[in-house]
Amino acid sequence: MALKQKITLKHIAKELNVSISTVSKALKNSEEISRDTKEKIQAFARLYNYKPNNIAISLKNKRTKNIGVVIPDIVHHFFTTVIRGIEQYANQKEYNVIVCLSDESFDKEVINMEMLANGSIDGFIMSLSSGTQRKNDYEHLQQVVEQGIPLVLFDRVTDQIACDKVVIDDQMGAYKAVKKLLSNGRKRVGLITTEDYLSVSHKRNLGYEKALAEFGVEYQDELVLKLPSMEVDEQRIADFLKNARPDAVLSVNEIFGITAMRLVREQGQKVPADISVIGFTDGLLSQYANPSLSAIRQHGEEMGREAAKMLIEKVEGLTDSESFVTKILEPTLIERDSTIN
Amino acid sequence: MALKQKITLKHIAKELNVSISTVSKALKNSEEISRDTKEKIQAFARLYNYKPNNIAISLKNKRTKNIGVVIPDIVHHFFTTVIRGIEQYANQKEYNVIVCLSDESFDKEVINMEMLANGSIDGFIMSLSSGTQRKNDYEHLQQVVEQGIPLVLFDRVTDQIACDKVVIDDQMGAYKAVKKLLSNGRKRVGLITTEDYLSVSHKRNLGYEKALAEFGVEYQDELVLKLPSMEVDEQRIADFLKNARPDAVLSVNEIFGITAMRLVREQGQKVPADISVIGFTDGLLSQYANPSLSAIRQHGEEMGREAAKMLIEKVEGLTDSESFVTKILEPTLIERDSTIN
DNA sequence: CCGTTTAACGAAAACGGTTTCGTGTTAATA
DNA sequence: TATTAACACGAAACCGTTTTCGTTAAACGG
Repeated sequence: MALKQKITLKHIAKELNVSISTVSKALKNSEEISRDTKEKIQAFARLYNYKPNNIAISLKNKRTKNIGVVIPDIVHHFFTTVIRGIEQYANQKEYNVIVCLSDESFDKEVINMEMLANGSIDGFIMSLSSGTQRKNDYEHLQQVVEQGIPLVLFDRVTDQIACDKVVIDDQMGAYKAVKKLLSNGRKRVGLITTEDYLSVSHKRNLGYEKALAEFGVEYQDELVLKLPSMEVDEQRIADFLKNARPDAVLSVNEIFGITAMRLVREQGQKVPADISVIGFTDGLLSQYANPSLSAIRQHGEEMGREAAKMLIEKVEGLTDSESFVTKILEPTLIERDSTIN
Repeated sequence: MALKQKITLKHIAKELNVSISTVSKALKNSEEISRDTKEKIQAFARLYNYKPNNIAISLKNKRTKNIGVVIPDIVHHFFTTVIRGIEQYANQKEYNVIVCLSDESFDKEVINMEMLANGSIDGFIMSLSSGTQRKNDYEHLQQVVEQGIPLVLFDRVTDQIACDKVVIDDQMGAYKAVKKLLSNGRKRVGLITTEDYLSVSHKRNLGYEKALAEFGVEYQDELVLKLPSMEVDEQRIADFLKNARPDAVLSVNEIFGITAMRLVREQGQKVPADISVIGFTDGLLSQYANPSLSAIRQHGEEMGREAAKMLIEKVEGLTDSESFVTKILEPTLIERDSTIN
């Protein structure tokens, strides 16, 4: 099979007996070059399907038109919707998206960022791994920022780094959910969450407390289950339901919520009659569960688009590189069967 | 804030009064350079945290250590597991993954590939968009292959292009499922699928027919619902269930299966008592559905790892660039509540 | 003491573009 | 007719590496 070698400016120049500079200019329609020459060169280039080499352009211009996205996991509906949002905006601005997975590990996050930071990308969009949040070490982010590489954090952020951020108001999300449950007449609203080192969990826990306070309901330790990680621990959830006897549950993610619904049934109770459930995230599971799960929608796609927009504006210098904003998206409560009274 | 400019060979050379070549060699521990000089240069480089510029290396070496992944959609459990598999293998081989979404559109697929093919990547891993399969036009793939860029197709493939491929045995998957249903004593096994232009649907339909034939059951048109796309058309599924009266259903994807289960219940019947259901893909939905959905597992991660392995071996010239293999993974039937007799 | 080897390093080309700054030719101007 | 401006193009630097091929000076052998 004959390989069609990619054609370069040099080839065109030699073939048409002009200089490389002339070819380059002609293909950019420069005024410097005569009509005749331009037409000749452009025709030739079209014929041989000339396309400039991205790498060469990147090296010269010191910009790659790539953006690096570092996320903890990709098999997670929320993150994939964010990626889709990023892709949408980036694509339309002719940027490519390099996705790296930290796998919730601090070390992998660091390695990935270092690889990408050496010229491969123009900027980062990322969400912190739980390992990083637990370790509370943001040196690698600081380094990137100091090198002048734009960085946008989303969802799992830290205020130890000065950069653009986009998050949903997690506290408000939890607040809305719990308020709803209490308004529906529920008395013992439980919370299934993770320990506070995850920034989002912490804020959601606060929202839970705030709603309780507002309704004059006392905070009870036994009604709050803090799991050590995102792993589903069925036993602990089952015990929690049995011992705390909540009549409503807010779960910090979809899977905890779905699992709780199933365990409730297995314990002989009904959702929503005996126990209402609301879950964070609103992915496919909530939508297709039976009964369908009311959820706090996090607007992942919008978050992704917004992050990409902020990043690209910084990259292209359209926005002051010294001032940072945090965009806060408002979560939406989607009511489904699990909270119908 | 003082920007820590990235340091280059040139900087080091000037600072230490040696030539750029010497620095380059010293950092690679070349025998050509004296112990003293090497130590001095290496120490300096370490001190200033020198990291070579990826772009420059790419230009020089004509390899980017990037692989391009083009898939129809990312908010789809199967594809995300494949990406994870690709990432796993690629990462360990120090490759980065550039993800592009074709959004099931032929045009976007072409544009994305053209962008990446101009030097940004060393090879492609992709799954065809439905638009492409419908149009049956693979010129863009052919071009890539002719340029000598390695290509690995997975899941949605075509035999019009000579390249490495990795798929599951879709026909066998459907066959296994239907055989299971028939063995369980089901008499009227229905099939909810899409039209044949999708390569995988076509093969699954064949497996369905094969199992029927083997059990001496006559193929009945009314028991097969072919939807025009992956869109969930509740009305048509409901009508199908009502009119065809199947006592078992195989669905070509998870969502169709989950939806069917719900509609069955809404029509006053029970799963699995009245109707058994098996769905392709085995994502979160199958696992967490109620009742849980028996499923044909497609081993996405393994598929991704395998694809990445094949690609990287081609890229690195470890494998003959003229001969291609198609790796066929065997699907697994996961039995859950929806088929318990 | 002279020719040759060897060690240690530098110059320069190359990768594929962009861009600045000439320069030679022609045509318009004084 | 001499001067100059406009036009059309080319040479060369540059982006940051890698790598080949000198080159120099010291060490060596005879």
